[in-house]
Amino acid sequence: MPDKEKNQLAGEFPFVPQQVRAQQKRHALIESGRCLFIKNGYSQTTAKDIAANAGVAIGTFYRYFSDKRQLLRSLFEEQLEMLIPPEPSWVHGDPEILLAALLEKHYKRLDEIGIHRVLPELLPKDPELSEILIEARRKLHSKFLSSLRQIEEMGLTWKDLDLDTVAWTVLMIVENGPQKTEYSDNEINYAEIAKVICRIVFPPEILVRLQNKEG
Amino acid sequence: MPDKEKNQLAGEFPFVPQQVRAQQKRHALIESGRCLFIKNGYSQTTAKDIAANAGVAIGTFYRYFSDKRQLLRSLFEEQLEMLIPPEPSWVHGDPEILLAALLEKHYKRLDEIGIHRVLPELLPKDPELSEILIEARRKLHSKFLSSLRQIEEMGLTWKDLDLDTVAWTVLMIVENGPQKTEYSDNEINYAEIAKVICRIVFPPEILVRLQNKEG
Amino acid sequence: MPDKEKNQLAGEFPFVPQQVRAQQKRHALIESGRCLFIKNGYSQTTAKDIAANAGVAIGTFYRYFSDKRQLLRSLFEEQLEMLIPPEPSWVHGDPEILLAALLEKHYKRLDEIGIHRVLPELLPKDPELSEILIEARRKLHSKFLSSLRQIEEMGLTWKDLDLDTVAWTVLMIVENGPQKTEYSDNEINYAEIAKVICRIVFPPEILVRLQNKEG
Amino acid sequence: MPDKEKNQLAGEFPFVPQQVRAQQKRHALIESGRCLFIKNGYSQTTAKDIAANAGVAIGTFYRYFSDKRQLLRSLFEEQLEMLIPPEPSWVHGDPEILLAALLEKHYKRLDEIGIHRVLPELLPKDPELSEILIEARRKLHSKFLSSLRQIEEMGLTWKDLDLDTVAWTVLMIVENGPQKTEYSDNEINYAEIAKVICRIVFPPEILVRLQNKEG
DNA sequence: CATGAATGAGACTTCATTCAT
DNA sequence: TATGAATGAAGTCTCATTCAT
Repeated sequence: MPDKEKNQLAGEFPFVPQQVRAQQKRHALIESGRCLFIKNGYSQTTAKDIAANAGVAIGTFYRYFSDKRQLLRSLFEEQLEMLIPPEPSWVHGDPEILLAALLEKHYKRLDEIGIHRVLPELLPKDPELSEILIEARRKLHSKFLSSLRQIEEMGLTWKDLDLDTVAWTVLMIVENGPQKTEYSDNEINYAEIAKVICRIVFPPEILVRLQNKEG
Repeated sequence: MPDKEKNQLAGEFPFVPQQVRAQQKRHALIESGRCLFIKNGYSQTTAKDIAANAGVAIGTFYRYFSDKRQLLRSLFEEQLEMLIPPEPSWVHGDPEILLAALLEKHYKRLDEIGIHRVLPELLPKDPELSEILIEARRKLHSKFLSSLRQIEEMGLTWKDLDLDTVAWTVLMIVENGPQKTEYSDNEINYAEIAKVICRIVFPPEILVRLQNKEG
Repeated sequence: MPDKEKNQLAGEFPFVPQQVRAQQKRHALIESGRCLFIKNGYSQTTAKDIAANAGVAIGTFYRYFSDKRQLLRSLFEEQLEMLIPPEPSWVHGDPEILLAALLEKHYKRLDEIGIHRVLPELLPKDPELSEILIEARRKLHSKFLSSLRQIEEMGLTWKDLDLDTVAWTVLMIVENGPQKTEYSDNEINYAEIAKVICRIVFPPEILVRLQNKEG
Repeated sequence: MPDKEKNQLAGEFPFVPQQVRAQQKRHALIESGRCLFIKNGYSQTTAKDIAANAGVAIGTFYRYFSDKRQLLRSLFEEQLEMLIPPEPSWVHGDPEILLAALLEKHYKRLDEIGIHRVLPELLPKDPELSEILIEARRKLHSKFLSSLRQIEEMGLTWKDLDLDTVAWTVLMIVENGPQKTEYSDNEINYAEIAKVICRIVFPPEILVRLQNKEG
């Protein structure tokens, strides 16, 4: 079941150090776990499944991970930053266009990775994970908020909206978008969502100005 | 464990019908399930836990439900409509105030019931349940959309936003609000959220007009 | 669920004494047990099934029988003699015809009653029952043997066969016949079996004599 | 619990292949099942019993068998042919002696194996098994019948008996013998049974001829 | 007496984890 | 180091039996 590499060139030295192999195996396991968690859910997936799917024996699984949960944590650590929506730069181009592009990229990436789908199942089971996630969210919110504050100081935002709430709303949209596209029969339209977000952030006349400046 | 009723009318006939007791027990089980699902997650909760928590034997659980999943379904059927956000009436009062009140009521109710928290865990496991939920969401989206179309015809909405997307955005906010309050250290502020929603729906001058008309 | 009798003539006195009713219920239960045991096997049949099939509540079952096994014993006690093959009278008519008639009657009766089919399942579980059965068989064997001895003294049997073994063989045929008819595609033929039995018991010339005497 | 082999050849390589051990454990389970089924009956025996009796944990049982029934099937597949009575060769020696020897060997083997005792309990529960058995019986009957037909053509059988019924009768005796020895207090006497069978098959004068020819 | 809800022991089965090879 | 057989705790579910109504 092992032995799939090391036959690429003739005469090869024992050039692939064991740590690399080990890392590869570890990775194969994580990847296998990711697929199965997404496909069948976390608790529906057994350690044996993960090992089999990675092409190793169950014993090997336990050599690399203390248990299923730890594999999951590793999965997260590896990919957490992929989950984090990028912070938009509001003033270096047409915000609507920038946002639409960012949204599309982010949603697509989330869908590729897919782990966000198992999160809800896990939070009650794993307070530590939960902690990590909440922390990540809090940071994200701070970053959003401070970037909004910057453009507020430039007088670009609505005067009558609470920026904290604006940041929260935008995050809500950005985070939950891809899971909740079954509402309408229409395809999700990134440009339209971008418009809505811009409306929450900028008064229309400001937006026009920004669009003209850079367009 | 038994003995909780039989004090309804004077005379004390042997009249407490069996069905009443049975229904009460069934209810105790559902309630017990609800609590434990919310507290520990669905797959973390065993049938035995639910029975014990309801103060009955495991056999009793299986008298009323074929299994854990069926209990969950019953729970849903009983409370699905409680989960559905109410449809706001946009033009019979200050929309911001109306919305804030609705939001507060809805969020509080969701938090009391709490099942929405297990939903994401369940959807991959129970396609039937998933179906029900998606359907409910679709209907809700339609209702929102058509109510927005009405006020659009009255010329009250932004001309440049796609109403379908607006409806989607509002639902996103309304549905996910209570779960995601860990972002900021501030308390969730219904009035501010209401303002943001109103901004997405109404141009400011329209909103002012609506507020003055009824205020 | 009860109340099915006592409406036969007008003005009727409370004339059906309880014991009769009780006996009827008891009987209904035994009968119900018999059917279900035969259809589904003993251990496949639950006390609840038996009660339901008899149209009474499970509590009633336990009023009449201490448990399933006791019901079975009662069933046996009631019907044991029906299971016992009749002892043929060898010399009062054509033995082949007499035997064929007896066999047919016996096999048919066994099939109607049907309990012989659950016996094998029960013997390991219920040594007491087992005891009863072995005893019944032993008696039957004795009866057969002594009846064979009588005709032996009249010089009607083979001289070179051990009568004990002859009796054993005949019982083997008589007892197992109806269960083992799947061997051949042909219908079971009582007359032919009777002939075989007669061949074991009587030398042909004796048989002819007996047939002529009475025919 | 482990350690029972590894002494086959000198040198003691780490050469006992896992499959051998596994097969041994599988066998231990089957054997354990056989004993318990015979002693306590099929439905009285639990998977746990079987595992414990084989000296392994319950999980090990389920590694080798999907459930109790499957173990039983394996047991059958392994030993079905042992259950099948051998076909006698009627004319190559004194039939009585040959038969007595065959009967003794067959009965003893049946008693050693013992599974025939659980058969009757199983047939109603397991139609598939039932099918296998009926088929085996039908084949056996055919074989018997055709061997009888052969000696019939040689003029060695009774003219007035139906060979189909003769075959059926012989099988009845051969199959049920060992279970039903409780009839009489005497030991079962193979020679006497053989005599009875011969009487059903051969007219006495033919038998004498056969005995003299080869004796 | 009849009822059937309630009980809980115990059977069945899965799976995370260990450990000898 | 890799393997996978073995383990047994823990969950699911059934059913004989009791007992309040």
